[in-house]
Amino acid sequence: MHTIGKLAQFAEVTTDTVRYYEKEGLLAPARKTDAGYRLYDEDSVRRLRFIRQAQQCGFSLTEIRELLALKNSDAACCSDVRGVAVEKRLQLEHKIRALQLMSRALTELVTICNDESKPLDECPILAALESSMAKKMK
Amino acid sequence: MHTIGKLAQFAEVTTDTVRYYEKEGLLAPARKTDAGYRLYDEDSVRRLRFIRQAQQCGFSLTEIRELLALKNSDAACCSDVRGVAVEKRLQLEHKIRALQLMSRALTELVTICNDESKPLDECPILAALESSMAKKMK
DNA sequence: CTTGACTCTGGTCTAGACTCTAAGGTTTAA
DNA sequence: TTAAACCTTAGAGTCTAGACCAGAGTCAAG
Repeated sequence: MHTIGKLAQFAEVTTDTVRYYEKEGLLAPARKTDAGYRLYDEDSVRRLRFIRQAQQCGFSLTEIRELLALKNSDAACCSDVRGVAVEKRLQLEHKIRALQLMSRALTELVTICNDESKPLDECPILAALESSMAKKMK
Repeated sequence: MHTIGKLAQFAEVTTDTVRYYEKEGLLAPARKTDAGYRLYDEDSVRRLRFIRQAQQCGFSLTEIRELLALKNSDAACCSDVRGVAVEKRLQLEHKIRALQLMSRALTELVTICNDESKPLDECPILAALESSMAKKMK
């Protein structure tokens, strides 16, 4: 059994974060000592690892709570989980495309700037950001 | 000279947004009427357009404030602006790669799940999220 | 002169994921 | 025994980029 500090250290989070997850209904201690100290078992460790890794995969805490609920439900089956993953992947792809558009807009701005230490009133980047050019890039 | 409503309409933002930008030190009205109404000139219009388009390029309002400061500084030159743009592009590319890793992790998870309506205790996605596998994908 | 559209200030509220503070109780090692 | 290091709770604060609201003042049209 681990105290909250040990658990937090394992998972490289703060104790505040662990308590926050508990408040959010994501992670409960296995039990408490008489003094009220939280004690966690290996299941808790796995669960916390699950939460962090799902976050790494782009899931919000709300979505993770849903995944965890799915996990505990008898009715749900593997393909339900698969559906959630597929949906999340679509969202990620969408976001990636948006960021790529931004990045390309910046590339274009940087390209038209020929870096000759011009004074700022001739800076083509600032000019482009002021004109309606960026609208086209959307 | 335009009232705040006209300016907001031009830029397709709300008047609240314009006042918010003012509070944040990004956009001040050219002057005010005796009644305290904000009046904006063409410079304001350009500046607001600048702000919105920089946002489209992924700059935060804080970064935009810095860009605007650069713009008003005598010492800065065009290549300074270029540097900021290049830096921002790097950040965007970094974020894109992170999201792509997440997306690929999910793809992999979905692929190993063969969708045969297995019970959840055999779901490979949940298993993978619990193990340290996702760490490798980072 | 009134009605409706507009604007003002100052304030609160939102989401998401923490982060910190205060004031105290517990455990452990020297 | 005492000091450090840990833990507890409850609650407030942080950040971003605004949205929304109330109550009051202003302006233009009819």
